Amino acid sequence: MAELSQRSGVSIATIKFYLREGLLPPGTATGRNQADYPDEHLRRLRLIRALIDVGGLTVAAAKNVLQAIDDPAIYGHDLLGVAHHAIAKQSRWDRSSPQWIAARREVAERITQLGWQVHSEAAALDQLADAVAAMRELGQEDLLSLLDVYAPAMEKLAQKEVEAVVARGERAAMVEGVVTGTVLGEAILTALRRLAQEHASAGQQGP
Amino acid sequence: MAELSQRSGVSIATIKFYLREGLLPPGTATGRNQADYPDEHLRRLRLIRALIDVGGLTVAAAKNVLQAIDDPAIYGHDLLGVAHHAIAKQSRWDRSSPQWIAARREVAERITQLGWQVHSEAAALDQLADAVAAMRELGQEDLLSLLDVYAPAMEKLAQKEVEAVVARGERAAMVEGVVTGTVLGEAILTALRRLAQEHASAGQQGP
DNA sequence: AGATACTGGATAGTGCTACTATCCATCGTA
DNA sequence: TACGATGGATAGTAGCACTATCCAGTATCT
Repeated sequence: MAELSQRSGVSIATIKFYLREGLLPPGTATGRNQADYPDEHLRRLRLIRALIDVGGLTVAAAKNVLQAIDDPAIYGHDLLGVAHHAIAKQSRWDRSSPQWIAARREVAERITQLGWQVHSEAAALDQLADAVAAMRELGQEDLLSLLDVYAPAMEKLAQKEVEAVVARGERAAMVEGVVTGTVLGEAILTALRRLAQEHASAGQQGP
Repeated sequence: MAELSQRSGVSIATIKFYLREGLLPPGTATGRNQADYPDEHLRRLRLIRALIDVGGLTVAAAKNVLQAIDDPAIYGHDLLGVAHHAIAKQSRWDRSSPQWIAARREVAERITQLGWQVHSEAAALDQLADAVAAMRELGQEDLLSLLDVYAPAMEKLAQKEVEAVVARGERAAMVEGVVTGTVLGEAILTALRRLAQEHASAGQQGP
């Protein structure tokens, strides 16, 4: 365990915590108080840290994602759903308020118009409604016209992502690709967006 | 204050908390223990909730953003920088590790190749390096080729966003546009991405 | 004018999350 | 056989975002 801690940079106490929480499977015991932690554990530990630190997941959310990874019955498309479900943080919007319901209906309609096939109860639809309703409430409706720019861009991008993951062929690699692509990809995308905004803003207004 | 609470759906105790923390300016006192909270306070309160609930900011980060909004010396491009800085959560990467430094150098190079003019110490560059280093460490290097798809998409998108905000003309409206566009726009974008992924995944693998 | 409810401000407490520290009976090694 | 290290259990901590209570001072109803 000391070696695992050394190699991963995660403290022994924290490793014990992850073992307790079920994020990390127990090592193969070689005695009453001795255990081996092969390379797979190091790999898993790094994934945990990436999900939590870079992806911003909570420990509980990370656990859900990891359970989906470990469940051999969950394949490609379903795994994506599980990953999305696991990383969806529930908002505190009053989802019975007329504003929210209107926003929710509107986004469902837009998605249908785009021809996107999504589960009608996808968590992302609710999240989108949250954000749209918030924009409305803040009097920023004009910015919502950007949805027409966002949507096709995301469509193209998602297509490439799915292609890249599916190209891997075998389940284990695909599963990891879905998870890292979803969670870390989000981090990459938002960072790139901010950089692009800075660039665009500099172009508009000078240094 | 009771009325403000009623209209915003935020409890009185929480409003008091925001007043204490300096997120919400004090109302105009009409007596030793009476104060008026005009519509502007309601507006501000809604912005606070949107930043925290939808944008996922911490109270401290929201405070920084609001301070930037209130500072009349901060204009367009600078405001964007402040907003980006305020919403950047610091990661726990060891930024002296060779992997991270390599990733950081690599992303700086890529951005330069794209011709993007960004401040060389932009927080987003570090965040991008975090995510890239994590991808590498997890053996998902092949997914990094998607950067070539992400970057031009974000460039186009950011251009439209900046245009939309600059088109507003007056400072107050631009400032709010920058903040909501940056924070809520991110929420919208990630929700759309997830929906697009689901669609693309369904197309690849059937329902 | 008096009873009652409510106000804004100060202070202290709560629940949750993500660890961190301590204890202890083994166990491997010198 | 001495000794530090190990894995497991239990308890404690720090930070965050509220939440509850207390208080003197209005406002309002009767």
